[in-house]
Amino acid sequence: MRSRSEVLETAVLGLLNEAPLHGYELRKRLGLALGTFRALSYGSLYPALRRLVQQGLITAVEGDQRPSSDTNTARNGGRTRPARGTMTNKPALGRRGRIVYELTADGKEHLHTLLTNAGPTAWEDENFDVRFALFGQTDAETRLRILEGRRTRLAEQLEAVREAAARSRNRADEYTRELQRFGQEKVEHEVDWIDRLIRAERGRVDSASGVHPKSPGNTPQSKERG
Amino acid sequence: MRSRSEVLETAVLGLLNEAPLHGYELRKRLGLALGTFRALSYGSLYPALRRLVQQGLITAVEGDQRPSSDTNTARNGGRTRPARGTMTNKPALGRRGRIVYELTADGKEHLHTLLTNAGPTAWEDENFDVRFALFGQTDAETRLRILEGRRTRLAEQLEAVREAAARSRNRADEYTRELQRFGQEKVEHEVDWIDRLIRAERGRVDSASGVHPKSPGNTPQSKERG
DNA sequence: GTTAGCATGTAAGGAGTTACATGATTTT
DNA sequence: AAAATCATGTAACTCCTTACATGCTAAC
Repeated sequence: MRSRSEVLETAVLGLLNEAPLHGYELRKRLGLALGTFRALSYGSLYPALRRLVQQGLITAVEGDQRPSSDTNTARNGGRTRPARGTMTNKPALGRRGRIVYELTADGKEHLHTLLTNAGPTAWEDENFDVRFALFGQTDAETRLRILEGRRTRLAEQLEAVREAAARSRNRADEYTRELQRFGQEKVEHEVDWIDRLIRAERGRVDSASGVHPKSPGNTPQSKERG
Repeated sequence: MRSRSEVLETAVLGLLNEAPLHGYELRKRLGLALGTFRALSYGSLYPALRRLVQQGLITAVEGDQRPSSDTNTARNGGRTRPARGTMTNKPALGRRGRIVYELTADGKEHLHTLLTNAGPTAWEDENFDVRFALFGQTDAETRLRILEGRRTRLAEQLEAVREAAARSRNRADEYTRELQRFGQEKVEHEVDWIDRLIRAERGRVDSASGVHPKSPGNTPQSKERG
């Protein structure tokens, strides 16, 4: 039961914790939030939603409910109302029987345990991006521990790449070496990024700890899960 | 039949074209050559080798043959011979019945068609690294076309990321924006890299075209597949 | 009136991993 | 004698995508 993917689960629960959404919209946001060009396919998303419903972590409600805001608001570039000849005065129900998903109490609790866990699963390659995207819902201590874990992981990778490059220095041709060099650069680039983030988080913690209470309203919204 | 993964197939054929190898060694090189820390599992490699044998692209020969050089040469950090108490005078047959794989004529031909193809499959994310790693066996014209294709692909991705960032600028929180920013940086970084490579290739072509025959021996080994 | 976008889903299959199974050889 | 490394392979399973199936609404 704990073998399930966890990353998709976390992403969905995290997004739904910000606002109830239907599947189609959820998929788009999943793409946007991660800077992923390649969005998740429906063939993955809908079965995942069904599983979450079965686990009692989310509820599925037929569209009448009308989701909090989006999909009808700011989509059509500036125009407030279509106002064309067809009967557009139908209320926001819209299109087809949308199914709006919302977190249950269990779901919120489960999300909280997921977001509080700062173990290897949080900073490995496949998981880190999603966990980072949900830092807004993660408490400051956990954020810092995940960043530090990620930093260590990257340092390990860096050493592995360097060692691999050294081992095959003579054997490898020009292009292979160039590829290794660039691979190394990428890791170094991410290390720099993480270092900046860690410094930023430390500064945040310091100012929140009462030394210089410059911007106290900057701390995350859900320290104890709202 | 053309639905098969192609990337693993290309990588294996490309490595075997440099030297006959057995599976265990092949796997290690696959990792090194790509700067990949995460090596391919045997559960993928051995079935792939079997498929290639069945297709007649490679031959499997029991270890007696003794592979061209490696695995016994430069592995144990400088020591030329073990020279310890156990009977080490056994010939290079070694360990267990290794199976050495070698390209057939068909395999060489097939590899050539794979390496000459400069279409989208060459510059997409999943394939580019392997294709680039085999540039030493690719002719100059194809190299340049692949790099240019990759460049265009990256430009598309860059636009997609920027658009995504713009679309969710207000909606997204601080961390999500930071993630998008870094994602964009990564693509920009790769664009710069590709641009450098393209310039380098162009310079190479120019000097090879007879204007300034500075280093004529620099051109690849297999323009017409040796 | 036809294309594009919204919306939900299923079935089949592809590409890979992990865990298992086996055994020789080398090093400690 | 134990542990690490070499070496090959299979079976089950995971996670994901593609292709299909359906139908409504908005825009051109």
